[in-house]
Amino acid sequence: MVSPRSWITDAYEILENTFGNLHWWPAEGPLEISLGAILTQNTVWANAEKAICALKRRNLISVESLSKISEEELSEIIKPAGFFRQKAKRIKAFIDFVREEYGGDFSLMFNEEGEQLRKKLLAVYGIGAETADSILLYGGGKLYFVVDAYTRRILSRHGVMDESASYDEIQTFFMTYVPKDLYVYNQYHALLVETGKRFCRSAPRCSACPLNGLWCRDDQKVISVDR
DNA sequence: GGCCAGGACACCA
DNA sequence: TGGTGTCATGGC
Repeated sequence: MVSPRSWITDAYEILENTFGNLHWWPAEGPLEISLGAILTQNTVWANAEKAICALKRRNLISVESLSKISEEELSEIIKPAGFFRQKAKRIKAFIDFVREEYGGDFSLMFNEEGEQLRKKLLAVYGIGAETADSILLYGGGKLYFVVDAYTRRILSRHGVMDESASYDEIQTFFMTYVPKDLYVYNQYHALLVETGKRFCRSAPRCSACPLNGLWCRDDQKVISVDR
C-alpha cells in the first residue's frame, strides 16, 4: 500500500524498467501527429495508421492539400480508421483553424502560450481534451499530460482514482506529481498505453500486469488535487 | 458472429 | 451536470 504520490513515482519506474524507452508519438511532424490524434479517437492505432498511410500515398499530409480536397473524398481515404465521415469533418475543421489562425504555420501555432492555445483547440469541432493535449504535448512539445481510456482504467483498477473521475481531475493528479519534464510526460503516457494494451483490456490479462502489487492506500484514494 | 478499440458531440432530463 | 445514443472499420 502506497500513497498516491508514491504510486505515481513507483509505477513509472516499474513500467520504464519493463518496457524501456518507447519513443512516442508514432508519427512524424506536427501535422501528422495532429491527424493521428484525430484519427485514433476511439480507434486502435493500427487502424489510424492505415488511414495515415493512405493519406501519405496521395501526398495529402500538408495543410495546402488537405484544404483543397473535398470532405467526401477525404472520408473515403481515411475509411480504415472508422467513424470516417465524422473524422473527415473534424480534420477539415482543424485544417481550417490552422489556416485561418496561423496561415497554416504550425511553428506559429505552437509559439502561442499554452493555455490560450489549448482553449482555442478545444473550441475546434471534434477536438476534445485528449486530442488537444496530444497535439500540444507530442506535436508542440508543451507540458500537458495526456489522459486516455487506458490511463483511467489503470488508475481505477489499481485503486488510485475512481472510475468516475473527470479528465481534468486525472490530468491534475498527474501534473501535480509527475516531474515537469517533456520526456517524462511523453514517456509516461506511452507506458500507460502500452500497459493498457497488453494487460488491461480484459480482466484475466490483468493478473500479469507489472503494476500488480502496487496498490494505493484505500484511505488515500485521490478525490481531488489542488494544482 | 460478437465484442471492443489511444473520443467527441448532440440531445435530453 | 450527468447519462445515453451515435458514429464505423478491422482484429481477435
